[in-house]
Order: sequence, then C-alpha cells, then structure tokens
Amino acid sequence: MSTDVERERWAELVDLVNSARAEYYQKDAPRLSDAEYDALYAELVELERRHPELAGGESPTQTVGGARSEMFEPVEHLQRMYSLDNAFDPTELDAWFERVRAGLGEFPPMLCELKIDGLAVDAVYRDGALVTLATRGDGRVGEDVTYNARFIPGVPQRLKGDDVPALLEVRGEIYFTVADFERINSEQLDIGLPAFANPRNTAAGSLRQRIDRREEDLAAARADARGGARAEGRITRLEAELARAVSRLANLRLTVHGVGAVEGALVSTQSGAYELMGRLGLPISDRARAHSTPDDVRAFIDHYGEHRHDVEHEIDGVVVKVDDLERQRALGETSRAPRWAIAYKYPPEVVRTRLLDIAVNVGRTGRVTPFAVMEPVKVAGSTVAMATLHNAHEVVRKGVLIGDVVFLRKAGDVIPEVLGPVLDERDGTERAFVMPTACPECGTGLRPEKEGDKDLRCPNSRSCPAQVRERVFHVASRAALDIEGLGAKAAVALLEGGVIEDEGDLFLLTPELLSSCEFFTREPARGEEGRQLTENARTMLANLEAAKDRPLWRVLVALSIRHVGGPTAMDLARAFGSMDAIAAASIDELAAVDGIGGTIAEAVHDWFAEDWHRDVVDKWRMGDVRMADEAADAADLPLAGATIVITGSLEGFTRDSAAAEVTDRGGKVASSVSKKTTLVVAGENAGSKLDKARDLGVPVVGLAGFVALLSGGVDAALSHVREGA
DNA sequence: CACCCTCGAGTTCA
DNA sequence: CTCGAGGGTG
Repeated sequence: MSTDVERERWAELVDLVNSARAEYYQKDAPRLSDAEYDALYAELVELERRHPELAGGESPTQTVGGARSEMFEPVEHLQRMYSLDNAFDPTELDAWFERVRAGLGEFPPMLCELKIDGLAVDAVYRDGALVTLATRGDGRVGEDVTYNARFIPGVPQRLKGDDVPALLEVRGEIYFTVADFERINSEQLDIGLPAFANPRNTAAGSLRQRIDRREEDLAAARADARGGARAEGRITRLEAELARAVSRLANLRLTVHGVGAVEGALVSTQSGAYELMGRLGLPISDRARAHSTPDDVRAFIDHYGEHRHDVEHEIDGVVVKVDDLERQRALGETSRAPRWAIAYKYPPEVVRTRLLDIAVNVGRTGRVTPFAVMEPVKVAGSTVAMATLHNAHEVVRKGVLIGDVVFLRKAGDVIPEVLGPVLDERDGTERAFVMPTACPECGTGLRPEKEGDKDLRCPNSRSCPAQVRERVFHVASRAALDIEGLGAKAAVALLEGGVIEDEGDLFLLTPELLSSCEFFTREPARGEEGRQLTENARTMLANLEAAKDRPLWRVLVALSIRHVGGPTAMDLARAFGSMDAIAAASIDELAAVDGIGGTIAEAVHDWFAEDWHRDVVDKWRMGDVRMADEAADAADLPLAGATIVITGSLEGFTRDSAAAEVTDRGGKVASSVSKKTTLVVAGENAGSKLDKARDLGVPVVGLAGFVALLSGGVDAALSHVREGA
C-alpha cells in the first residue's frame, strides 16, 4: 500500500508535470528544462509502477501518447444523444405547443435557450474526473477527442464542489466566439495560409486535430536531433505547428446544454440541472430563460431573431424544452428525437446566382444524377458553385432552366440547395435541361432499373469507367473499409495506370505493382536508389492491409451490392455469419431476415449469381480479406438457443438496438411469431403479433421483461409474463 | 393499400 | 440534407 508521503508526492508530481506541459505548449519560457521534466516524469512513472492504485485517470501518464484513450476511436455514449425536431416558422411552433399541451393536459413551463452553431459533444465524468470527451457522431457512437480536451479551458478535467455525482454524462456545444474566430483567421492570413470559411467548420477541424501525432513527430525529431541545422529547422517548424494547434484548442468554448446518464445527483428540472452543472464548474449559458406562456416563448424567439448577431457566438435558432423532467419523461421520445424539445430555426440565408449549366454525374451504382453548375456565390459562410438536383423529375419540379438566375440556400446550413428560378430575371435566352439518353462516360443507353423508377441508370456496371472508379473509391470510404490513402485521385491513378482493372485487384496490390505507376512514386532523395514509393502510397498499402481484417458487414458494404448499406449488411452478417453462407442462400432464406424483404433478397441473390462479382469476392479472399465473422462461442451466451420476437416500440431502444442486444447475447431475433418462438417482447402499440402469440401460447413480456431478459436471461424474463397470455 | 420509419445513395466545402 | 424506395404495421 502507498504511504501518505507517497500519495502526496504523487499529487505533487502530477501537478508539476501538468503545469510544465501547459507552459511548454503556451511557449512561455518554460521553468523546467527538458531534462528536469523528463526526470519528474520518470519519477512519476516509477511511483505509479510501484503503486498502481495511484495511477488514476487524471495522471498525465494515463493520457500521454493516447495510452488511455485512442484519438478518434469510437466511443459509445452512455445514453443516446438525440437530435431535435425542427420548427421553421411560427405555425410549426404552435403545432408543437399543441402536441405538448395535448400530451400533458396543460402548457408547462418551457426553458428557452440559444441554439449555438457549433458541434455537439458528450463528456463523461466519473467521481468528478473527466473520463471521455467525444463528438456526437451518429448519436450512439462518437469519436474520442479526450486527448485534446485538456487544452480546452471550458472542459474541466475535474468537477468541483461538495456534491459531485458518482457519474455524470453531460452534453454541450463546442464553438468559437465570432471575435476569436476572426482573430484566428487574421493570424492564419498573416502566416500566408488560406482563411477559414466559418466558425463552426473551424471549430470542428480544431477539435479533431491530431495533437498526439504532432507531439510524437516532435519527440521523434528531437530524439533524432543529430542532423544539425536541417533537423533544427524541422524541430522549430514542428514546435510552431504544435503551438498553433494547441492555441486553437485553447480558444474553443464549451456551453453545456444537457445531461445523459447520471448517478448520485437529483434534479427535477432542466434548469435545475443547469444550475447544478454550473456549481460543478461546467460552463452554462447565462441566456437560458424559463417561460410559462406561449407568448413569452415566442417573444424570446423574436428577440433573438432580431439580435441574432449581437450574441458573441453564432446561433442558428432557439431550443425550447419542457423544463420539468417528470413531464419530459411523460412525453418521451420518438425513434430519433425527444417530443419534449424543439429547435426553432431562423430562416437560412437565401442568395441569387446564375445557373450556368446542368451537368450529370454517374455514381457507383450507375445512377445518373443531374447537378447545377453555378456562378460561385457566397452563402452561409462558404462559396458554392455546385448543387445536386437529384434527378430529371426534380429539375422539372423546381422549374429551373439553364441560364436562369436561381435562388440558392444551404439546407440545414450545410448542403447547397437550388430552390427555384427568379422568374423576373428571365429574358428568353434560357433553355430547358434535356436528360441524356446515353451514359456520358461510356455511351451505354440509360434506363430505369425497373418500370416507374424516377432514377435513370447506366446498366454497364462492369466496365463503365465512372462506375468502376466510384466503386473503387467507395471500398475505401469510411462507411465501408475505411482505407486512408486511397482517395479519388489514387483510385483514378490505379485504374488509368492499369495497376488494377477493377475493385477485385485492390487487395492483391504490392509495393512492386505500385512502383510501376508514376502517381505513387517520387524521385529518390540523397542516399536512396531509384524511385521511391510516396508517403501516401505507403499509407495506402498499410491501410489496405488493416482493412482486410474489418468485420464481415464492412466487407459486404464495400462490394457495392444494391440496397446493401451498413445496417442491412449488419443484418446479413448477423444472420449468416459468412460470405459463403450469404452467397449460397436462396431468395426465401434471405428474405426471412428481419429488415430484408423481397427486393433486397433478390438483389443480393442476383449479385452473387454474376460471374465477375464472384471473381471479385474470390480475389479478395485470395488477398486475405475477412470472409466470415468469428463465431462467438454461441452456446456460452446467455440467450443461446432462444428465439425472440420484438413488436411495438420499447422505450430507450430502437428496433435495431433492441435486436442487437438480443443477438449480442447469442439469441435469435425473428420477425414473426411461430411455435419456435421462445418469447415475445411487446412494447407500446404492439400489433397483431400479440394475438398470434396468444393463439400459440407463446409467453409475452413488456419492457420490464425485456430488461430482465437482457440482464438475467430467459428465466428472469419469464417472471414478467403478462396476465392472460 | 396507406401509412410511417429507416435505409441507401449522392452530395458540398473546408 | 434530400429524395426515392424498401420494409413492416394496421
């Protein structure tokens, strides 16, 4: 056991090391030399080696080099981060008021707050210490940015006060103030770099900086400092870059606006939760107000609509929340958003620009998409020159002609959208868009996939250069196998250089093959023989290697099978376990999987019936790409052998998440009730499956039973069987 | 068969 | 973010 003296010394070392690091990054004259710092750090490591119980999450040894939390690794939020439903005008707001009133029987006090235009994050504190800071991601899983958190002053490493809860998951917004953004931008221009477009993108980029890598690079350069003047120059440059990256983080702000999982704290209102978080040292907004009448809420919204630009940070609207937590629970959530809150969005900026042309693009599935080519114009913080028009039908519906002046906005302040023509500006020289009848890249005649489809497709999937290129690019995408170094340019180079014929050859690439292609090689540096592979080529090869071991569902997504994206691929992988089993399945067997109907079943079956598709799979197999998920030792899992049918909606779960909870425990999820069904879980609004279960005498449980099923298995669930079943 | 929800696909700018 | 389309429910 550690003595008091040792514990004290440990705390002292932690402080010394932390403050030394802070000074170092802020480029003040450090009080400690590198050698002194190293000695302190070594002492700390040694102390923790002897007394591992000291090495808590707040020790710098736990966070240096990403030892504890890997940058950008997925982090599952303890509680799902919902998005908010939007209201775009007073009528939609009134409609929401009405729904709330109907749900609760009266108009409840509402907490109104500004909707900061930043990026949502989730921070978890255990016993008052910051454990993780993660981006929102898809709401369930985000990216780990804990490593960067210590440089953001608004994200406390430790909560303060006497009533620190055992567990607190907070949600908030990370952003730059407009003033800080402008200052950062002018500094950026001063050193000859291009200006940033807007505060939100810059905040997102700043939060996702690889500080850890910069530190490693710098440490490596220092360790290798024998190189004389050139190495010195490199060190100076790396130091400057690191200092700049850290100072960006230091300018980020956090404002908390929500609570996820909690243990050990009791509050009864949203505003009470804010008050508590404020006492704990978390930054809360001083502009949130509780209002008890619809008129007051509307006045709050109108006030900030007028004074939108008087706030120190950008806002894109106002969030209105039912203040009382009990009433929030009473209203509940839909599958994607709480019913007890709404985001009132101020109208987005609309600009006019000239529609120069309508061109078409061919996607990886052969879909041909018209898009607008416009006179570049600045809108909502960035310059836009292109916008998708989805399909020919949509072009007609919008009524735009080539040569028109059009209204343009950014939907959700992100995606450019052509709204329609400015009719007053027409002078008769405009002409209608004519959808091509042949593929612009390979000349094959376009046709709809089936009768009545609005999309036109190029049927030449095997050799249309656009489709092959897009498929190769797609294999590398984050949604598929996530291969860094294989971008659009590399895909084109591989194909045009003849290094690969199509996606099938990707995993058979070798350094030798790449060397034959100019794009992937560079001139030899001094002391090197012959042309060398570029940094990017090496990255790509390494990541191709890593990609071979991704889960089966990602491999399925990478194959570009029609209708098979992430969730569907997961369903397939879960149900069949291997590529061979999927390839061998009949249409009926495929369609028996929950979430897969006739169309998808047929698409999958037909895909594997095509020779050259099977060749792609075989070549990937030859290249050692994963073709089966490791069979978990199914018999050991708590729900092994159980077949569960889930019907209706279960609070706290989506259809998929509930099913995943069951399959993770070795159980099978079926879509319809039969004699083989072990148990039916019926949530809210359960339908006809209930009757079927009664007819067959299959036990039925509700939410409580489902929770028991997950924690204690089938027997535990059976004690919750409903009366009359 | 009409409805709602979820998924797929293409997409913009840094 | 948007549209189109597939799947499941009532």
